[in-house]
Amino acid sequence: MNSKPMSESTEMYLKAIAELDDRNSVAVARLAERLSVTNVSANEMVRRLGEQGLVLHKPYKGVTLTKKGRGVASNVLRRQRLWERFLHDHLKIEWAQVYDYACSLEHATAPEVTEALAVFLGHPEICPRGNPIPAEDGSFEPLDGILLSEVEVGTAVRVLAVNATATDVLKYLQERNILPGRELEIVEAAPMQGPLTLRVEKKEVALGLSLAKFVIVEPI
Amino acid sequence: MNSKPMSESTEMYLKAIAELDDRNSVAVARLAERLSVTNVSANEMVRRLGEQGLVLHKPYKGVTLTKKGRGVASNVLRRQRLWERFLHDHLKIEWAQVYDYACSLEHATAPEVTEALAVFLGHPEICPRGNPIPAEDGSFEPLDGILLSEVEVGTAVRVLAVNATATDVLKYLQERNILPGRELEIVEAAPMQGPLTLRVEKKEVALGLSLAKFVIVEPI
DNA sequence: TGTGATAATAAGGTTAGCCATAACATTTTT
DNA sequence: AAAAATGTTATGGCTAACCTTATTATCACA
Ligand SMILES: [Mn+2]
Ligand SMILES: [Mn+2]
Ligand SMILES: [Mn+2]
Ligand SMILES: [Mn+2]
Repeated sequence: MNSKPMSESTEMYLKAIAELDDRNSVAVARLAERLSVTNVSANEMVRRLGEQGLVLHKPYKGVTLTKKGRGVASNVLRRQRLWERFLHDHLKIEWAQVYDYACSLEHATAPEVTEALAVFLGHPEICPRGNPIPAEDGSFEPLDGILLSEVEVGTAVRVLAVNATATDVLKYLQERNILPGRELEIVEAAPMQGPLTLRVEKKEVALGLSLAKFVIVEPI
Repeated sequence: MNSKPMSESTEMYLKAIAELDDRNSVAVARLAERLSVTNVSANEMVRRLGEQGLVLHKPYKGVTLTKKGRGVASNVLRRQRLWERFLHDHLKIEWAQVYDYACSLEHATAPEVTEALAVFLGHPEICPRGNPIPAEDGSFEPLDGILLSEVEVGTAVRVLAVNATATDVLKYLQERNILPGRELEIVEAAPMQGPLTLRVEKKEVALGLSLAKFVIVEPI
């Protein structure tokens, strides 16, 4: 049917929408930000995607993926996260860099290669950053966790996933041991959008609130 | 120094030149043919590559890689052939399709990933098609074999490499067991550019002369 | 309810790689 | 040496994604 190959740009826009908010709508300006593109360019591209039936844009209300668009996005995420696993587990590439390298490979990966890779890896369910890997049909179980930025002081939590994508942010979190599987406790929350103080691996670290929004945790 | 990333198109032109004739020069029309592009387009691109110091174009005499251009081409070939190994040996993808899939991945592969892949694969020296994999510094030992199309009737030879890249050609050769490592004998050569008759694995097969030019062999 | 912030459009440009068609130059063949 | 084949260049066009600057529409809140 509709299986003409999508451009890298198209795939990245759709993936970005899915990553920013899978269920609700995403402001075009957020998309522009994430993709390092001007608002005007993002608007143009969103119009094109709309014409192809991949997104729905309600002006002033944001963009949403259509069924078709969500399908493509899931598939890109599948390729991306499978490659993340390969790069991390088999090529021993550093955790913080894996996203970036996988983000190039994802666009150069045919369906047959994707599925062969999944078999090779043993059908993993989550990527090194803790996010679920969509199945071939696009389905996946969303994480049920909360943002670290929303947790109350005194709570002990376990990190489920890190949703950042920029290498420098990932590196920053890695250096502070804020990684999937680690346990931590919120020691203090400074007022006025101030940083959190966390106890991680018996050390105290400060973490800005905007960074804490990248971290998904569950109470333990 | 000069390590701005090359476009996919640039990499493909340089690789095509290297594949068509590594040492001598290549007619721009052959390049156009290989890349499925018009002569005019290939000429334009060759001009651009010349301006960047990647090739030298002597009008009516063909294009040659400069030192810089050959460096890039070797590197693309390294990535390509390492991916071929991975796809074939680890993902179990069919021999005839591996070139094509690797040809997409090669452009999406950062140096660190390339080297990690080489380590993972155990620094292989040849790709599944029998061609040498250039080292990180671009060096490699050229095959010393002859074209199957040049072999005299009655000679027994071993296939060293298959230089085709199109999937349908590779599939055709694979079906006839003309694969690296196989031994075969030239039974007959029809006159007037006619087909060869070969004995392969105890069966006789006919092979057109133009296809025989893709096959590199050594006498045994 | 108005005003300032935010979002969208309009208009005009750029670049890389492609295309076709036509003119011109060189090489190869007869 | 002329004709045919092949290669090159000149022109003019196209598309996808980008850009800037200016204008207009809508939303949010004081
Ligand atoms: Mn990407
Ligand atoms: Mn390629
Ligand atoms: Mn315009
Ligand atoms: Mn032009």
